[in-house]
Amino acid sequence: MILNTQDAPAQEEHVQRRVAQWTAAVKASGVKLTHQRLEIFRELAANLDHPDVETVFRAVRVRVPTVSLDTVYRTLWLLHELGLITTLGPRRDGIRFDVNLERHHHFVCVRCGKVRDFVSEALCDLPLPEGLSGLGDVLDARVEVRGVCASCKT
Amino acid sequence: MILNTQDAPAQEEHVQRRVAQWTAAVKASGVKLTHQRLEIFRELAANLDHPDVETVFRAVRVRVPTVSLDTVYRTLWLLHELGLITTLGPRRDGIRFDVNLERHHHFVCVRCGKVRDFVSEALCDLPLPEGLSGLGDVLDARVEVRGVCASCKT
DNA sequence: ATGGATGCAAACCATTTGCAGTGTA
DNA sequence: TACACTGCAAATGGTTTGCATCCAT
Repeated sequence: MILNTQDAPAQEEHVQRRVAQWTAAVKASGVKLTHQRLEIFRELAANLDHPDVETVFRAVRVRVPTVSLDTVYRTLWLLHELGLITTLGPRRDGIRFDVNLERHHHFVCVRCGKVRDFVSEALCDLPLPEGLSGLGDVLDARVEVRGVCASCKT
Repeated sequence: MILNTQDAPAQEEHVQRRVAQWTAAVKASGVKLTHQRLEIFRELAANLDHPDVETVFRAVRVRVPTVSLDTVYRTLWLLHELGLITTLGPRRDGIRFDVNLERHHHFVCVRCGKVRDFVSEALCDLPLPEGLSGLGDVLDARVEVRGVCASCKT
């Protein structure tokens, strides 16, 4: 198992590459590349965590004190629309509960947010890597399949 | 692969069992069993989807017109605290973005909500069941390991 | 020059909380 | 009867939007 803790030079290279990729994609899609956006890209690319908007905002504000929270929101959703970043979990509209405590998995529709359960022999006992216990005590593991559901395809 | 579409009698039995289990657990933990709670239990147990609070609220209100939204919230969190239901995805405080588009997996701390990435040879190519394509077009699959992270253990 | 992007403030919406009245144990 | 629970309404906090101004192209 490999965690996302790489050495500094490799990190820096990754950051450069991501920023370059995003910059190119933004230009290609015909939207403007403002210096606020560039700074947000830099901050995001360097962040291997899974930051929320507030976190990115605070970090960017250090170098661009006038940046506003809504610009950060708009920029992140822009990258998301271009397929350059994803969000964690199903679409955020409200908290969703799961009544089923048995081992099962989820098919999440990235368009409408619906979640369907499925179970599978093959996925019953996932081979979790050894090193995982270094991160903490494992309670449970599920597969999250992301895709477009049948009714959204039409 | 088996979906959660069972025949009606089996369903009804499941619902009964869940309500009975929750009722017992609630009594055992010393909290009161009000008729609002009981109706919410019934509604939830019958719902194999992954309802949000509003959905449960609207359904319960048909039979208990005076029920309030915050009671539904409080009841669902009660069940959650007792470990009888779970929530989807990481804790919902804000939207979280994921910059890494390569195939990777998540360790989610159920206590603090932090998410760490990990990759694994063994989990690289998950054996997704055939029947899954019936649910929709699969884009991507990740393992979501839930647990308590190292710093929350202390 | 011009249309998209920004920043501000206000709107919005899901969720939580304080409190007085109510019902369970 | 006592104390937890409910319902109401108000507060909260994250997210979005309208609009005048600004800036990348």
